[in-house]
Amino acid sequence: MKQSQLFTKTRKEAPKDEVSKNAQLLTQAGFVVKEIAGAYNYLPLGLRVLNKISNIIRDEMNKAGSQEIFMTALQDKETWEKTGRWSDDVVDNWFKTQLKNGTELGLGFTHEEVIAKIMSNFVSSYKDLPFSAYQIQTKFRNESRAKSGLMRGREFFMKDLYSFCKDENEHNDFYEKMKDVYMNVFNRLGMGEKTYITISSGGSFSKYSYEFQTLSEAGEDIVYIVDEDKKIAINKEDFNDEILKDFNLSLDKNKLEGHRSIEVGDIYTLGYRFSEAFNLTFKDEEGKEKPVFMGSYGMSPSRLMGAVVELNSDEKGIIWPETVAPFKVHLLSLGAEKQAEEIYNQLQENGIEVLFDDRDKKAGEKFADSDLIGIPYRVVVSEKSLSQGGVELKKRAENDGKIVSINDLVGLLK
RNA sequence: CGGAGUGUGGUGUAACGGCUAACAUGCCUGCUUUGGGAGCAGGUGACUCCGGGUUCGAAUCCCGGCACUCCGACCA
Repeated sequence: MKQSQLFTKTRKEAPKDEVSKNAQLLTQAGFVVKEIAGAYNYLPLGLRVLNKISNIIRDEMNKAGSQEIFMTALQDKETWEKTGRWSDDVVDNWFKTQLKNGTELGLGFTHEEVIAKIMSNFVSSYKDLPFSAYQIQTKFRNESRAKSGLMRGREFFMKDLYSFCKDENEHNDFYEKMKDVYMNVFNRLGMGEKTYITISSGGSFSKYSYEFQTLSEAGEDIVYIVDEDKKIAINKEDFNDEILKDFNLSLDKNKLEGHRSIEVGDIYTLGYRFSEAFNLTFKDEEGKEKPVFMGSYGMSPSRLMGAVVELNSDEKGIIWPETVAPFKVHLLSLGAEKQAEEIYNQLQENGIEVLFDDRDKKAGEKFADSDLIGIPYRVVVSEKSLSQGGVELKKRAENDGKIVSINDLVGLLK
């Protein structure tokens, strides 16, 4: 894409109404613009990143054999009354609205009820199990306090996956497998090293669940690292004698150091609660009717986008990992329009995603914008570089570039 | 939901209760310039968040809203 065609512009200064690093940088560089507290508009660069993150998640879920669906945001009150979760006393972060005739509706904050109801149409035999389905969709939660830029919103993007098994054993196999699937995603996002599978209390569904916590000062949680090699931690909130006993851990709380962390995913064992409420049952080998054993698995692409920025920046701007960068290459033309245009075409023809800064701007401004936007590779074409034998190739994460010949460029970037 | 802070051109800031609300940046014109937001000249752009009140006079003080940010509570 040619930058002269990109309608967004960078700002010289960070917005005054944001403090979190992710919101500041993403706004300053023109990736997002805030609509209300906790809800952001995604602009061309921002949407490209969000889609890349979503696609990595999608790819890993598909590889795990899950099937993608897309459920409604509008929710039927009757459905949620079956599990008692329509009540504001039980779930206090509903956004509710109504039809013109007065019928109450909710905006979905999760989809256990909906998917259990859907699946009851299709599951009837043990032969139908196990399987899982997921969606990537906008969720609405009436948070009493939105904060931390993209990381805790009222309207946000969520991947939610639901598993359906014959019994607890079969579920446990899938549940364990999902831990690896989740870690694959975090590895591909470049945050695997800092991400820990974190034991936490299970919410209202089961005794324990797992969160995935990524170490960062920008996080809301505090975790204790239990096993560095296996990437196991315990959430400080849930640290107690019972949990130590149940997980067979001998730890001295006084010797543990707390680390701030961002919750980047969570997986729950749901059991029979939803299948029973929606009559989601199957006939086993002996013809006996049994409820399906369910699990749910959450992960938010928009929060991950914020987390990636929190983890990857310097004083000049964002430093995107290659896997999620809006473009792979930022091509800057400094008074060498013709040659730059040729290189641009050549890169495009080779399927390399390139943002071409063809604007009539000073070198300093182009460099500053390039650093702020944070595309992994910068290619500068100028009289100077051409006289030295080619173009300058520099990684955003590194200080020094090198001159490479135009003929070698595609090979180096492919 | 409790507490605190902030609200002024597009953006970032300034202005004792008192002149036509200032400066920088952006944007537009022209010239100049082309490896780190360069320079010169001219121009554009604000019911000072909203509604009341005090006052001869309010961006400024008072009251009530609203919005945003932060701390805390909450977070299937």
